Amino acid sequence: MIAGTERSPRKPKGRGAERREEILDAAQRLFTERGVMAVTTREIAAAVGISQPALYAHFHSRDEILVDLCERSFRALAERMAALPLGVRDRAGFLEMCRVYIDFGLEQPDAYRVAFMLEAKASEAAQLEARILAAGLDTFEDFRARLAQLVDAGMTRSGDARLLAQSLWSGLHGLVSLLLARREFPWVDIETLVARHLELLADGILATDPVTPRR
Amino acid sequence: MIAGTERSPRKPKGRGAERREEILDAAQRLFTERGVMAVTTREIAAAVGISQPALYAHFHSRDEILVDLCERSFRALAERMAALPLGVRDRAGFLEMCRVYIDFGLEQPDAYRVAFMLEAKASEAAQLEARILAAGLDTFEDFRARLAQLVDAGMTRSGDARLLAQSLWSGLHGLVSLLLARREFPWVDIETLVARHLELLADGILATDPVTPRR
DNA sequence: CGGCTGACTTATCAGTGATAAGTGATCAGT
DNA sequence: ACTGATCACTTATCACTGATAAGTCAGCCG
Repeated sequence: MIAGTERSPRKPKGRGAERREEILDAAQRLFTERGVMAVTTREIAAAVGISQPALYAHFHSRDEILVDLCERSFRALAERMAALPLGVRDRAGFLEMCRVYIDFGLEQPDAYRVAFMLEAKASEAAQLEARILAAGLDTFEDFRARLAQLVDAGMTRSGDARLLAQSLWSGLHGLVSLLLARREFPWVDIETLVARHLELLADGILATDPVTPRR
Repeated sequence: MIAGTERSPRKPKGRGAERREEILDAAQRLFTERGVMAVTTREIAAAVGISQPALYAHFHSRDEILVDLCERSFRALAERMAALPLGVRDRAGFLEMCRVYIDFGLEQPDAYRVAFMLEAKASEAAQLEARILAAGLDTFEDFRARLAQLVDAGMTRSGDARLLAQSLWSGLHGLVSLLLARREFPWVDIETLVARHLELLADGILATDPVTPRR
């Protein structure tokens, strides 16, 4: 498979930390194409143009690549959330925040799967899982803070922003993860389902709010 | 089940189809103890007391064991649902149905994980995934039928039972799967979270219903 | 008896994630 | 300019995985 003749023209594409990013890019692309479980370290290495053991100079294990991608995904979601205006305290703002979450999951299914639907393999899972948890906590905190604004504005049925955030997160995650995991399920029109689901969550979380009437 | 009680020092513990059930039992127990991904076919075989290749006389692949367990899990959930009274058309009945789902997931996390959070490995995934889908469809249909009763009684905000069922299922699955996948997350008190989440879903799905006032 | 069947065995496969040991380019220090 | 250390990389190899092939042996039927 290896043509020895073209050994020399190998050009050091990325040195040091750049190579790490290269590997992560290739891994994410392969995971997207063929599924997280189906991609081997040899394939990832080949995609980058290096040998398989070379991966272990940059990552301690295959799972660590996954965890890094997980953190990446959470960061991407957090950035999308951060792009939202902060002070919105009406139903429309609530729906928009939810929509960002759902869209992120549906548009980047592989990233979402890696972030939320990853099963730790074993062994040193403790340490890696802790990193996943920490990454998720940051994103969740942003989420909670935004809900707290609605709570402070007296717009919610419950006064516990943490409780509300966890419940809402569950509601959003449920839809995204089911849509991703059971793509072949006879779903109703997805746009309709998403819209109605968000209305459901809004109805369940927000108090009746004549200021922002439902259309 | 009707296992040959003759425990001769040698092999014939279970004959024919009984051996298949034995394998499934052992697999489920091991998956529970150490996680689905961490258990090997050799361990399963050892737990049953046969050699590893002997498994392949009963199952075409390791994944097929998983799919069988998946169908089993769906059947267990369906049985729990079937144990509920059929004609209930109030908020309490709605909550009870949801509670059955949540309790099933939390009490049998391994079964739930196998049923809903399984990632197909590759290759002939198509055929196996189809079986998973079919098993899930049956259970979903029961779910939908019960919601349809509430729709017929005019108790719901939307008239589309299928849409409501998919949305509600998402809401329930989201909570269960997150609780299972992120056990170390700083959840609020779980009983409180579950109770409030169900109220949220009820508020979002059921129309205001003076007959069954919220406490 | 002799042959058949089927659940089982041992032996073995290719492929996996991971480790060990060695190669060669780069570069600071003398 | 010569070191010698460092670093990213290589090849060779590990233990182990899921899966297959071929042979073994009990029990049954003619």
